[in-house]
Amino acid sequence: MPASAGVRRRGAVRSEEARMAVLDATGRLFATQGYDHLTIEGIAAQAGVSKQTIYRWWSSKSAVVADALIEDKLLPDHPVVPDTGDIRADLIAWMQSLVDLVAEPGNDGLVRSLVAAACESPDIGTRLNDALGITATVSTRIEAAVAAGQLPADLPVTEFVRALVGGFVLYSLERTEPAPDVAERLVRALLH
Amino acid sequence: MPASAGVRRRGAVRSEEARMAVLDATGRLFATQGYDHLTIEGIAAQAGVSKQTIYRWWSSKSAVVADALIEDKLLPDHPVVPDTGDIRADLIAWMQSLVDLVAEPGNDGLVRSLVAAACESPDIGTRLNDALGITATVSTRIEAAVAAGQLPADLPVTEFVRALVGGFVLYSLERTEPAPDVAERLVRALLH
Amino acid sequence: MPASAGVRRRGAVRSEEARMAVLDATGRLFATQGYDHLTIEGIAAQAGVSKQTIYRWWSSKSAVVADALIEDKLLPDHPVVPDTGDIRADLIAWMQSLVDLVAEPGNDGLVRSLVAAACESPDIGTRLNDALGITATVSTRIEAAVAAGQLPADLPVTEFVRALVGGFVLYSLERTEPAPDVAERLVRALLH
Amino acid sequence: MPASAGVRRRGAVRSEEARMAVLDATGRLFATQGYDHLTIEGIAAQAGVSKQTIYRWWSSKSAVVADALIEDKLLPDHPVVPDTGDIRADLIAWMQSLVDLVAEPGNDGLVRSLVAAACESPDIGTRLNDALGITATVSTRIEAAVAAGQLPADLPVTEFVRALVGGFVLYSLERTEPAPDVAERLVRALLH
DNA sequence: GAATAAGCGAGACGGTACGTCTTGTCTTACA
DNA sequence: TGTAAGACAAGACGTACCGTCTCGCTTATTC
Repeated sequence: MPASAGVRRRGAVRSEEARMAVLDATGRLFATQGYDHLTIEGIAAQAGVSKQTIYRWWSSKSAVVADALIEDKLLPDHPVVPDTGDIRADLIAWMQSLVDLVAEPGNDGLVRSLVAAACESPDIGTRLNDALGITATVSTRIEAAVAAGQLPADLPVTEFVRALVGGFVLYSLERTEPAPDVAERLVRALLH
Repeated sequence: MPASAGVRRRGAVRSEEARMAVLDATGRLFATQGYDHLTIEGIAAQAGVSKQTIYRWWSSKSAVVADALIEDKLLPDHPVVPDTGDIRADLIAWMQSLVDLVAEPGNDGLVRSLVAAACESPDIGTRLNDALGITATVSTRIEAAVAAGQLPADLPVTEFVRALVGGFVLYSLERTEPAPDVAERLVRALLH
Repeated sequence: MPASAGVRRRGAVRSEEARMAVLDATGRLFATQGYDHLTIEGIAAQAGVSKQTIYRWWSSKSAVVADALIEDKLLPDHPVVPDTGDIRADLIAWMQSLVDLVAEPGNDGLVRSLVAAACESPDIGTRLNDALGITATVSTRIEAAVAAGQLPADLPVTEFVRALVGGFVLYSLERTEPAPDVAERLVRALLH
Repeated sequence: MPASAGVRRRGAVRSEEARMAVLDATGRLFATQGYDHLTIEGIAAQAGVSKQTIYRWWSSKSAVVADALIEDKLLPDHPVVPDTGDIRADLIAWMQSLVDLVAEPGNDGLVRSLVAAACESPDIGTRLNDALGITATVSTRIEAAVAAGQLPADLPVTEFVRALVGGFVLYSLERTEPAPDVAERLVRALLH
């Protein structure tokens, strides 16, 4: 009975169950196969959902992935920037945890897949930022450091974060053997 | 007598003509359609070559692209870092020309495609660096600046370059409206 | 309520239109190109149907041909055995019309193609018999002759028909210049 | 020294070794894979011969097969028609040995393959007759029976043999379970 | 002996078709 | 109206052979 609030159009309503099944399946397949071996058919099968249901609600593979990202289905718990007052130490710690994250066996290719997804859709890029808490968390921490006089007042924060994250991304794409001090060096490249 | 070293095995020899036709076609299609709409069949047709000839010599789409990259078929003439003695001005000028490059109508999506390709194959990532002359040219310029005392002696050059280029890459992936001073801001984020 | 027996599973139903288009196209191409130059891709193109639709319903080229045979798409109207009471005259007349049939310009190679198809698939052989009405029509006529005392009571009818048709098949495969009295001679070889 | 007969042109001479290797390989592959899975490349590889050598001397797969047939590479020792004076018994014995031949495990599909080959090339049909000794042996035996008054004087021998062999061929194509008395019945269908 | 012609192995080449996979749209039956 | 099931046209995948062609070597004949 559509008793309350407004007109509630006729017919069945979107199945939340189906929606979650799709996003869960996407997360599972993304982790095991990577972005480019992900297929709509595969997601539908894995989710026990019809393809049409996916196409009805999402416009493309990348849209599904973007949604899965928002709902935190794609990433393990992501690191947050600590705040000890020492901006350099904090950034190094954070960067180190990122480096450790992708160094874990299962997470190999995770960044690569996320970047590949971001290449396909600007939306994913944006949401990736949000999901990683980069814009929110990191920027905030940087701005605090600026306010504390640890960094110059006219530092272009957006670009600073981009350089930091971009450096990490390029490092990930290279798939070299993990350098032990890469986190420290990367931060030092920006804070010299 | 086969001129130089070695026995020059029997049988017809690889057709340089076919090889170049493939790489040229790859360059042409990459520019117009981007990496992910590139197909082996399309390349073969465009090159007037049989699919088998491609599969005989390359193992995958990304291998073809990597080769095309080496042979300079994918990129328009890429900017070099000027050397006026002023490292900050030089980097800004170089970064600005990169920004201008991707701002041109035809080059929309070029970086996106290259990054997508790099996500698929570590080889492409490596060769991308080489092709862009990044490692060579930029690093050299940075090292000169370090030697000249304009930059700290212990600057981690590799990471510095990665941050610079990574920042540019992330900017490109965001497809925001081109900010006029993004080049200057990005360099300033690193040189403050 | 699904009218008759059983549950009529969910999902779209097989397109009769596509099915007929495939069989029609098969008939057309079989006539013009013969069995061995027949290709699944050719059929699909000619029928305006995707290859997958063919592979969904038929397991091989010969399966399609067998089906086309049942649906009478491969053969022009085939002769029937007359019944004048004179078994010898009737068989000669029938055999003569078979000989005339393959002597027509367009039908050159028709028998060859059918036999080639039968070599590939036992199914086609069986259905070929059915389609030609050989088992049905000829056997019936022979049995009538046996009943009328024109042929011995213990005549092995199946083998008699096989010998008759087999003789015709071998004659067709030889592609010699058409002998004018071959029909009469063949029947006389069996009824002496 | 090209002493005798004519001008013996310059250059190397055809390698008998290669020729035999090809025909042997053809026989081996024909037996294991059947006519339609036989490939020129397969023969070349199996024979340790280059494709060009095959194409230099034979015009097609069927030409190779026809040659192999002549050189007795395709068939095991084939039965001959006995001559006991009783034409009916002799034909039954011969037909029975044919039936037994194709009933052997390895020879399954042998007739099918030969017939398929004959469909492709009239040449093969002719040579098949020769190789089987059908025209020679069987016809001779039939003619002897005619001369002995066991068969009518005006019997069309060619057609009689065709009917006999054709009946056997159709029986083989049907791949039914082997009927024990099929040889006897087939002969009886012709000699009633 | 050279020079000249084949023959031969190896194998690259432009093609055609194979049978499979996925895309995005559609139809059907049920809820 | 939403949904699972699933058929459909389209088209790329990577493989297998086709028949032709170049190679570098060997073998035989002729000058």
